[in-house]
Amino acid sequence: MATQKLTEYEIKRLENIRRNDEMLAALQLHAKASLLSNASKRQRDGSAKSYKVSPAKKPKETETPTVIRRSLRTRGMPPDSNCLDADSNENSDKTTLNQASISREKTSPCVLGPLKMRDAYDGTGSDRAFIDTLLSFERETEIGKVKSDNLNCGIKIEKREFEGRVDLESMSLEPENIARIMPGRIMTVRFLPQSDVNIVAAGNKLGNVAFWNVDSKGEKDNGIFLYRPHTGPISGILFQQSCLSKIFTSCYDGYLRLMDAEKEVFNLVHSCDDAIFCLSQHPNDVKSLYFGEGRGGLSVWDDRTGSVSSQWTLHEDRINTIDFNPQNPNIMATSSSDATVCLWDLRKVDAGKPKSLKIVNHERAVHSAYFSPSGSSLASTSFDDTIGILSGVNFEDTSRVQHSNQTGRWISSFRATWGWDDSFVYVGNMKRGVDIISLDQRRVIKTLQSPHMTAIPCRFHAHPCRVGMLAGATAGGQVYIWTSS
DNA sequence: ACTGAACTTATAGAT
DNA sequence: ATCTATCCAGTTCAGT
Repeated sequence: MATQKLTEYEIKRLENIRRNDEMLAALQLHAKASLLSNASKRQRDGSAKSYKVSPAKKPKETETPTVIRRSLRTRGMPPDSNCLDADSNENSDKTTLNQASISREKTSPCVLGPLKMRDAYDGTGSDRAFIDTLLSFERETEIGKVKSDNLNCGIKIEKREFEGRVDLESMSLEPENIARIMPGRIMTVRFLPQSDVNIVAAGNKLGNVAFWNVDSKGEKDNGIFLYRPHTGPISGILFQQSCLSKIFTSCYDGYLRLMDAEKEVFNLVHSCDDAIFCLSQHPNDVKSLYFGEGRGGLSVWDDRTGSVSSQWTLHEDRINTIDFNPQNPNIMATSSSDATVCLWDLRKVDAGKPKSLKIVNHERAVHSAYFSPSGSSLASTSFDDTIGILSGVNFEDTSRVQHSNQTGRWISSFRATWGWDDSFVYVGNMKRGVDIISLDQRRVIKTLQSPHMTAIPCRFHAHPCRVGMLAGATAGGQVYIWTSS
C-alpha cells in the first residue's frame, strides 16, 4: 500500500518535472528564435492556442512570444534612438522592418523603435474614431492652455474638481457597464482624467493595452480598442492631464513607451535590461517619470533631456508601486516585495546612500502603498493579510486592518485603492466582492457585490472626476464600472 | 546565502 | 456540467 502510494507520488512528480522541462525548453527556443530574427515564430508545440477577444469577435492570436529583452545599449545602438522625438523618427529601415514583422504575425512584436498604432492595433474595424476622440480632448485642452499659462503646462495630474462624499449605498453595477475588453489577466486599469467622458485603459499580462469608451454602447466594437505595444506584462499606464493624447506605458519587457495619438505611434521612450514593475509621475514635474526597475531599483526618466536622470536602489526586492504625496510632492512612497513601505524625501535622496524618512514593516510582500487624496494618510496592502494605514502629521501613526489578500497565482494581487476623498479605500476580495474600508473605523464597512460580477475584481481605479465611478478589473480581462446615482 | 522545486489559487474556453 | 491550460507570484522547504 505504502509503496503503491509512493510510486504514484513519484509518477506525479516525474510528470511535473517533465512538464517543467518542456516549458523551459519552449522558453529557450523562443529566446533563440527571437535572437535570430525579430519576427517571432509561433511556439512549436501543441500548446498553441487561439483566443476570442470577446464572444462576438473572431479568434485572435494571443501567443505572446517570450522575447529576450535587450536594451539598445546591448544591441550596440545609440540610446533612445531619437524615439522621444516623433518628428525625427521617420527611421525608415527600422520602421519598415517592424511593419513587416507585425503584418506577418499578430503577436506583440519586439520592436526597438516606434511602433505604429496601426500595426499594433488588433481589431476588425478601424480605430480612427477612437484616435479622433483622443485628439478632440487635445483640442479642448489646447484652448484652455492658450488661455492659461502654457509655461506651467500640466502642473497637476488629475486635479479633483468636486465636492461631496460618495454615497456608498447608491453604488451599483449595471450590466451595460461590464465588458471583457481584452484577453488575459489585467494588471492595471486607469480612467482617462477627463470629466465629460468615461474611458478606461487597461493593460494585461500579455502586453496588450485596451481602451474602452464606456458610453459608446452598441457602437462598432462596443467602443473597445485593443493594441499590442508590448511583449510582457503591462506594469503601468500613465495619462497626462495636460495632454490626453499622449499616454505612457511601462512593461516587464523593460520598455517604456509613449502612445502618441497625434502621430499614431507607440514611441519607444526608454529601454532597460531589467523589468519595469511600476510607473509614476511627479505631480509637479510631469516631465519626470519614476519607475521601478529590476530588484529594488528606482529610476527617474527626464523627458526633457531624454535620459535617465537618477537611479537608486531603494529596496531589496522589486518595487511594486511609487506614489507621491499630493500635499507635499517631495514625499514619495514606495512599496516593495521586500515587505516594506518606505517614505522618501526627494530632496534628500542621494545617489550614494538613499535614506528613507520612514519604513513601515509588513510581514510579507507589499503590493501597494497609496496616499489618500488629501495626502494625509497612506494605505498599504500586503500579502501578510493586512492593510496598513499610516497617518498623523509626520506619518507616525500606524494601524492595521485585517484583510485576506491571498490571491494566489492567477489573480493579480490586491491593492487597496483610495476613492474620491479620505474616507474609504476599495479592495477586492476572493469572494467576488469589493470591500470598502472606512479610514475612521479601520474596518470593512461594506462590500460591493453583484450577480453580474462573475470574477474577482483585483485592480481598481476611481474616476478622478466622477464621484462614485469605480473601475474594477479581473484576471479574465473584464472591467466592471460601478456607478453612483 | 543562495537555488530550485512544490504548492497555492481562479478563470475562460474547450470538451 | 466538467475538465484543463494557464506558467516570471510568493512562499516554504530541501538541498547545496
